[in-house]
Amino acid sequence: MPSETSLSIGDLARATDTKVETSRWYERVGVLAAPARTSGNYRAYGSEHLERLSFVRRARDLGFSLDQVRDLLQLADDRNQSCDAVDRVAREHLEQVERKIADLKALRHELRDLIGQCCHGTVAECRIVRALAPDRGAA
Amino acid sequence: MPSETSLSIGDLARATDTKVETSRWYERVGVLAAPARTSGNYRAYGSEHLERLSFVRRARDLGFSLDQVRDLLQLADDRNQSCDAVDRVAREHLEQVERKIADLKALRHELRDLIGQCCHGTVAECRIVRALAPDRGAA
DNA sequence: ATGGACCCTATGGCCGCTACAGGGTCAAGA
DNA sequence: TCTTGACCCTGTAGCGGCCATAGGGTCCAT
Repeated sequence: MPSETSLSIGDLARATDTKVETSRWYERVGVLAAPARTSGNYRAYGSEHLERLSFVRRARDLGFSLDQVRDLLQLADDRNQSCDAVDRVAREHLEQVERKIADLKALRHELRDLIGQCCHGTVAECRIVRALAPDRGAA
Repeated sequence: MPSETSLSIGDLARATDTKVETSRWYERVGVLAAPARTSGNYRAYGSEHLERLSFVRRARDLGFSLDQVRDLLQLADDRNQSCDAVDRVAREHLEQVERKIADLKALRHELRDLIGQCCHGTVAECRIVRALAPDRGAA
């Protein structure tokens, strides 16, 4: 009984805070199913698309890659299986995030060192410039 | 008096731990000057290129964008000017890094919450999946 | 009938490379 | 001298994840 809401791509965009082009892109790369078309060839989305796109956006906001999102969607569709696989994807992503944080902290440390050495003279004697050119390096 | 070392692009690559294609790319986008050519049209780099490329690589390792690297190079070349401008570029970058760290920490927090809720049942009742689909949301 | 808001497809751009394909060059060994 | 193989050249396409055009078509209100 399709008393379904029919949403244009613009409606969908507003409802999910997504650009119109992004929905089309998601359709192309297979994270959002191609919807029915109107007689004028407009995309006509139903509530299932709205849910789907919201899911995708939320996952993207959480930093999951589109590949991971595809995995999560597939997993989420198989309602009877154990959610351990979902948990695994999330944990894997958490690990990536943690690695990135660690990397950035190391970076921050180096940058702070660098900046701390700047004595505000001329470039010729600038420690930052020297530190970047490794032969006249840290010596 | 050019008793200069003449390096092939491969030599340069080995010396700076850079891919051959990357040097060519840097030349295209103007962070590495086009070197002289041999009779066989091979690139012949001098020590100035080696220094330059090392600088670029080090700056990139520190997460500076190519635009920022271009700025730094230009600043580093004008040896008489105050190095405040260099300092500014570095500080700006440090701020970007700090913002990114903060964002990733917030993300980590959300992910940890999410994962903590997984009760290892079936997908149908998986909290992670529910949290991602915002209508049946956190309620 | 007309205007303007919307929609369509196709294509190119962003960043910072990387990886081909399809050639040319060069030095060492047989 | 010829051949092999390592190197080099240019040009183009691809990655992820979209965003922004160009050049059209559609729909609805006036």
